[in-house]
Amino acid sequence: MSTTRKTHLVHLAGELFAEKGFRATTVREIADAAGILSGSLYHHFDSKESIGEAILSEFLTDVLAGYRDVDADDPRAAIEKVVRASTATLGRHRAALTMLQRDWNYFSAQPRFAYLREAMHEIEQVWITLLERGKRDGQFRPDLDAKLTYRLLRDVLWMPTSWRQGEGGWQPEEVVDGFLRLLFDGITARNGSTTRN
Amino acid sequence: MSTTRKTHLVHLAGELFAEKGFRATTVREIADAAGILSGSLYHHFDSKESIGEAILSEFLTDVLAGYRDVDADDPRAAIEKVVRASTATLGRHRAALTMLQRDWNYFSAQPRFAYLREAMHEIEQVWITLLERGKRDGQFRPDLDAKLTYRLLRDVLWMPTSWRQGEGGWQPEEVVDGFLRLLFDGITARNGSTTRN
DNA sequence: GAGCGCCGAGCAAGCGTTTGGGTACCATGC
DNA sequence: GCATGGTACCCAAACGCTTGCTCGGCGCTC
Repeated sequence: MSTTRKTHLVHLAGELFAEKGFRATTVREIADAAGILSGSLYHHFDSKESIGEAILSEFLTDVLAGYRDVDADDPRAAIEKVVRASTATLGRHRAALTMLQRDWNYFSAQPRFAYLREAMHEIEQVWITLLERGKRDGQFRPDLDAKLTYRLLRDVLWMPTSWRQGEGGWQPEEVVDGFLRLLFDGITARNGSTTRN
Repeated sequence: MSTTRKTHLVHLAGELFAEKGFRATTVREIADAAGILSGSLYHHFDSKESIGEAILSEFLTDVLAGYRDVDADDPRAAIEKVVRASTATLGRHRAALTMLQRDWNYFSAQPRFAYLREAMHEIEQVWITLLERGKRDGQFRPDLDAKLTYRLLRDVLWMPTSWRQGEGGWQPEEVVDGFLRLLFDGITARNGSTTRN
């Protein structure tokens, strides 16, 4: 393990957060996973929240970085790319996802995590811009409520990450494919061939 | 107030559960909302969990009752009906929804809430049956993964309920309509008119 | 000997819950 | 009219436990 001890501890804590959420996980459980006593954690972190912050901030910068190099000129391709980039990113950040879902109220209420709200807003803007542009280009239905659609999409997109790994035996790619087909074409059968590809 | 005091307390607790989740809500907060001391709650309930159980069981019987009178012969109409029935039901059970989302691990781990797993499984069967039948009838795409689709749909369907009321200024009907359009037709624009209706 | 990593023990606060008692109300029987 | 008992509801205080966190000290390595 070439990484520093602190990084390792964050990783261990992340696995617990990913399954139980932030608040539901105790510092003693984290310490147990590391094979040390709970008090010894405070040699590395000044609080439990800093562990959470380390996980959340890394996730946010990562997902925003993945958004930066999408080609906004083709909204449909961009959406697909963003979706696929997201799932790839989200797989590496299951802890952050679970925390944002289960403990959002807890974090967003604290001034310390103000950057959290800002980053989430930035993410929302990327999606809405793409959806709106797709509407203008005629690629997407003109009556689409961009913000509403984003909220629905985001939550679906994030949801499978929180499903226990291997629960349904789905690979991440299967979920993305199923999701994208649902997103672009719905569940209704086409009267000829499929629209996609 | 014709209803009994106990019912009123469950309702008050439910409002707190709907916003903070079950575990994150303390019995003292519930008591404060009722204007009494925390210990006085135990004159009506033998534990905090029985309050949660009262909310959850009522929800489950309610949603399952809404499923019973759908016409399974027309899967597409049935799905739409189930979706609309769900949103109507879910609006009246925001507390149960939040609890199932945020505290599912907590409840499902306890043998006391075994009926919870069973009821959820029953709900899943209704959906899967409809989706599979729609596939056979040619109404839905034949390559649809019924179980995966159900999981995605359920989570989307439940999600808006947990959005703080009036957050985006959406009425429940707007959310359902947006959801149904997304579900049947996707976001892609049709080359003629819309498929729906 | 300096610094990193951890132990051992404990603290204050918060949690769900228990206990014993008190108050108001209402019906009953004399 | 008035004591009697029962019921519904709540208070005040505490209990045992868990929580996040503190702090002095010990061992190890470079």
